[in-house]
Amino acid sequence: MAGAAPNIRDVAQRAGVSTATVSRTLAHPDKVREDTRQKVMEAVEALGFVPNDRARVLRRQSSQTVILLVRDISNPFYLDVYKGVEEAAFDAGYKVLMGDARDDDERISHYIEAVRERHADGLILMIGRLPDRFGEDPARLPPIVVASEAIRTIDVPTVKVDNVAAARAAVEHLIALGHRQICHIAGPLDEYLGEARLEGYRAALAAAGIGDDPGLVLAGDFSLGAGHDLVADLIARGGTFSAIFAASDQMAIGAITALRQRGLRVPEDISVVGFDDTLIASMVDPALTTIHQPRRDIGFAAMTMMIERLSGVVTPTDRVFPTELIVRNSTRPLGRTHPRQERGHR
Amino acid sequence: MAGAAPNIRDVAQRAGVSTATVSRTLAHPDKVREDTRQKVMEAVEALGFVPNDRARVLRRQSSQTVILLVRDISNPFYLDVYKGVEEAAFDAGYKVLMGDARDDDERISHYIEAVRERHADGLILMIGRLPDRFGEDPARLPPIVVASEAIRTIDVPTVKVDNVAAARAAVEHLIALGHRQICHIAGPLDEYLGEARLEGYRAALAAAGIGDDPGLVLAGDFSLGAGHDLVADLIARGGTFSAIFAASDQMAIGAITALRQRGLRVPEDISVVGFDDTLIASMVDPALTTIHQPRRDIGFAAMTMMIERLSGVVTPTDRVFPTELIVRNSTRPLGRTHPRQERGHR
DNA sequence: CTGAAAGCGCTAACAG
DNA sequence: CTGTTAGCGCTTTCAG
Repeated sequence: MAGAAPNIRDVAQRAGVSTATVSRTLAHPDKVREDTRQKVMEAVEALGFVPNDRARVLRRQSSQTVILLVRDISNPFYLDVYKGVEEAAFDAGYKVLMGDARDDDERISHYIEAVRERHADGLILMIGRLPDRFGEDPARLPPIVVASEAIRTIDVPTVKVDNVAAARAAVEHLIALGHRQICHIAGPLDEYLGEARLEGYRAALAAAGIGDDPGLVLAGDFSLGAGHDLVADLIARGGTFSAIFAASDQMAIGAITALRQRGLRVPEDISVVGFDDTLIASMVDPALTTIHQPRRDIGFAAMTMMIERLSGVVTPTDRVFPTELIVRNSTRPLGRTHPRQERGHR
Repeated sequence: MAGAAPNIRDVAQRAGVSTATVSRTLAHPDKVREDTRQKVMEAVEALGFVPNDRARVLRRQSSQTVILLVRDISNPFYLDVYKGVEEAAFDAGYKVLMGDARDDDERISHYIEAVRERHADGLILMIGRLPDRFGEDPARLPPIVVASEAIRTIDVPTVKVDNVAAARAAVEHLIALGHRQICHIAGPLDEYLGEARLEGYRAALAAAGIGDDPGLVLAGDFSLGAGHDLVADLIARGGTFSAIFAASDQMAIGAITALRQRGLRVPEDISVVGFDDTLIASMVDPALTTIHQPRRDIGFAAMTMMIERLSGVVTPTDRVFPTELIVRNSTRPLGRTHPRQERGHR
């Protein structure tokens, strides 16, 4: 069993130099003479020295770490955003930790507290609201950037897409196919994201002169289970519709499962449009018509903004990314039962 | 704009006590007189003091944090294990961070290094191998516990299920239904998990006197995409089989998608068995026959072992949890096309 | 019950 | 190019 872990003093002693020189050798190798560096590196090697990050972080007053707090870690959408965040972080020597909010105030508070306690330098939020007490005193909030969502109670830099326009494009696609009874599986309606996509849905209906049927708007939480349960309920209640626009691919896929379980075929009986264009959208059968969001770019931009914010030299400004309607096989003209040619599978 | 964050000295000054008393008040409120506590809490409140965790961690030589490193964060299996880990951690005042290995040596090394640098106190691994260089000198590894998997190159406490027996039970179920041409979508065959389940598959075939066809064993990585692509390939190559045993639910679901895209129905044409019994298994259509693993218990046990290991008083010993075959609607007697009564949906 | 004082291990001026 | 030195902010003996 080896003894206690060696510290920088042990290395300095063994190499016959000062601790400052050891520190310098490790952090700025070009600032020490070649033979000194060699002596130090030998001692480091021999002792198996690993610098203690705890001490470094305390001294530097920065952990070079950012927490990415997502709404629901089981939604693959966030994983792709995470990759973009990580990429930007790596380029700048930052680390990224991911947290799962699970739509739970306690968990959200926990992560905010962690940053206030300097566990990390900043927080990238992918959630739609903050526990009330954090709205009170903005000065007590740590550095925050919001990605993909928007939080109305605080004023922080945000990167997202034009959700209203995107939702509208999705519903216009269905209308162009002849659908008029269109169900919307929405996000939480007291949050920006749910509201914006609902607004786009309504705008498309209104422009086509279709009166909107409140019974066809169902609020979910973007999860697979919500999509499934809401549609199962709607069918049980006897709701009639020929198409569904879901505010996430996950809900769209859950909806398709529920439809199948009731003997309804997609797209022959019901057309379905999702949102996000996650990888799974092109892998399910039928491949999902959906709205593409540049997930990686959103993550990259959010982390870049965070770094700007932390460096203090720049006040980042909001960014809006474009979206694109991707038509695959889950939508079909009303009443038509012959398939279009397949495309879009991986 | 508030000034710099207040530290414990500011609080002490304002409350008219020493920093030791402030520290005590926050950590052991019962060890200070009532009125002193009140004065201190007032100052804390007024200043908005948040103790700096960086300093605390350095002083205590423990961050009360553990990293859970998983094979692939997009597999929901790990999320449920994570919940168990988190539960045990919370009870003991620990924090949990999740890392994604993505089957990449560099990423794995990165997380091991993070722990060696004392970013966290220990590492719970849910991966099947370590980069070679870590096998060399076990003394240089941080405290490790392995969950659900097993790593042959290092000797560390492990919690898992009897994978051989579980896989055997799955395949015996298919054999009992009359299937004899059974494809196995395995895990990586140079790792314990892939190997153990393959062994169970072979044992079941051998016991039934079925010669095994190497062309029907396909090695994947437990992911949705692997299940899809391997089965698509197999069909393209003209492989014949009436059933599939996949080493994960994700691969089973990917396989079902591939089958459907080629016009094959599940379970009418092909029976499919998964492994894990993740939530999605009961939500897909058809609901998946699969092996249930007590995911939460595995996570809870792994974290409990880690805490024992870190406390130093106990050397934890390996644990093995039981599994259970859950029969749902994705398997059917060979040649039969009428459905059994549905069950197992959420 | 409370205060003084000694660090945890490292980095970054500042001198030399 | 290298060493000396002064902390980062907190916790915890040890006295009182």
